[in-house]
Amino acid sequence: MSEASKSLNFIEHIVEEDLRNGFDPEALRFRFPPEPNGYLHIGHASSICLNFGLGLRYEAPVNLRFDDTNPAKEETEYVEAIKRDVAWLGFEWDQECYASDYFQQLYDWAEALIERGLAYVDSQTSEAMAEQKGTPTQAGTDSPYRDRSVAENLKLFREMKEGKHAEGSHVLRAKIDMASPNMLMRDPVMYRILHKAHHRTNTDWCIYPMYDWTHGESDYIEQVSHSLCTLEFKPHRPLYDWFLDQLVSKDKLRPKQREFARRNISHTVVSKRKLLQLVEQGHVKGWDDPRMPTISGLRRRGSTPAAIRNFAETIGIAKRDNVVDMNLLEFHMREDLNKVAPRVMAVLDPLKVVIENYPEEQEEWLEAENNPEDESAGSREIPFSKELWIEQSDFKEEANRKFFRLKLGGEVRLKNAYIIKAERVDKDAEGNITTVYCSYDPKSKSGSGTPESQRKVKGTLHWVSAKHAGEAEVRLYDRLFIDPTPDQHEDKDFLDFVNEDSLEIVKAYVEPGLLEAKAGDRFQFQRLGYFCVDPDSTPDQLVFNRTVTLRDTWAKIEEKAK
RNA sequence: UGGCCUAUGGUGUAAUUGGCAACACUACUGAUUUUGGUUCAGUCAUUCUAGGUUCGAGUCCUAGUAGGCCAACCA
Repeated sequence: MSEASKSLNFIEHIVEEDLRNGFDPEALRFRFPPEPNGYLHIGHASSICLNFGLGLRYEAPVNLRFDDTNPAKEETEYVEAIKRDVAWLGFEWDQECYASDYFQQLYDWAEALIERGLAYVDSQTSEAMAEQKGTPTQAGTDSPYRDRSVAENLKLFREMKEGKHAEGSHVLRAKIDMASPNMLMRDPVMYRILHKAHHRTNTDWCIYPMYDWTHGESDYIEQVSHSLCTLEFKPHRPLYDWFLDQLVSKDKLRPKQREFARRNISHTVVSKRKLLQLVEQGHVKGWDDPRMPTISGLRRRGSTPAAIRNFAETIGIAKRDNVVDMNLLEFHMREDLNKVAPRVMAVLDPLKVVIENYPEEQEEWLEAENNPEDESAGSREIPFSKELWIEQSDFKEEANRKFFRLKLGGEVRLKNAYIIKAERVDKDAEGNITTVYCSYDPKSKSGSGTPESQRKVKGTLHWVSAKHAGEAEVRLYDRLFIDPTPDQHEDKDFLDFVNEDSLEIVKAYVEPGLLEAKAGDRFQFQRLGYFCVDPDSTPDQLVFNRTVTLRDTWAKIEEKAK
């Protein structure tokens, strides 16, 4: 396997070391633990690929576990979206788990902690507790309720569970150390009262466990061997371990938490909270808007699962702050699409071409290769006639030698068709060119084998026969933010950097065969980029999303000339 | 005298655990090309700083410097 030559990331090194120290490979188990309070984004893709990648590498099961302990934010819609996205990325989970399935077990363990004097009910306001918590540089002070009797704690906790108390009136806290230098160890809250319906347990519970009290215990229940999370949970690790210390039995596997740096991507944000803002404030049309860095947005945009997996694989996993260049994601989209996307011709910014010496009523069907990267993709036939569309940017009346496209008196090859020469133009009252009149060389037909067809002409243009063209709406997307790190400015809000021109809609002419394309189909519009049929398409209006442009060396040359 | 974490090209990761700083992206050269695409070849580094140990340090030691995280009844 090529796997063998690949270098390991630091998480894999940890697993390898555990194995060397006698850890049973059969006991390896991982999990991906999203909270169903939003859609998965490209940052999550790294975590998904890490965990499921580990599962594949070590032939270990990977659970999909919903961390659903906060009914105020979580919804079934998000659960469904998350499952769809993980499956689309190409991963299979072992068990579908929910932290809410463990509510009873967690409750029983909580009572046991109370009985052992390790947890107590605090009846202060959250403000008072925050006050006593101290600051990172200052120790906290004990709550006046810290030494309640076990009996009283038990009675109150049971009443909380039974719904006899108002939200905010009591919490259950672990009794650890109010003077700990680690703020999280200063008697953290384990349960709060919430009279809210949960997406799965409905109104069965009036108290809900907090993350710290739920996560490690869920790992333990599922016997997850390596619980991987992002770096901001590093200070939680002592608490993760403290809770486990209280209940792990010797004959069972004890999970361990390890942390890696979250991935930041340039020119976007990867935070569910911020993405929610973009959706709610209407900067985009929804979680799956093709401009969103969500998995569903990328899918709708036309990315392939392999592109995202390869991207995650390339950037790897480490522990330092990072901003990955969006270029790299685009590279992987192009790389995969180049192999799989059929080539077609479409004109997005049309200019009429009339071939004067081509017979008025004649039409020909010319053979065109579907994918030069994949011989098995075969070929198709496309219509040619006297009147064609080409791109405005492919014609200039005058230009220097570096301009390989069509100019007056100059020749170009029409892709899969003939060599033409521009003779004269028509202009409107404002001086805009409306039509280019050309002549063609009938012996220069592509693939005909004639000496004329083998002439080297520097430029090759894509085109569409005007008479046969289909019409389509094409949505051209640009980056959502004009700044590489929109959410890393102390003095400005990330919304200040939203690119107001991130969507341009044009009417395009496409080769007729495209009219049969279906939502999700991906193509390369030759010389332009990769495009994907949007689900907004109707039988009489095809809609394409531009996934990513082709690399454009000419655009760079033009840019530099300015 | 709060605690914890991290520093390797413009970007992201490697470096057989002390032995020629490697891979990918970007950018730039050039070749090929019926996509200015693809492909191919090439160019781009005081490993945060200063000392130290060593035949030899990105890696070990000491002291700094810079950045990040932690004071939700969020996860």
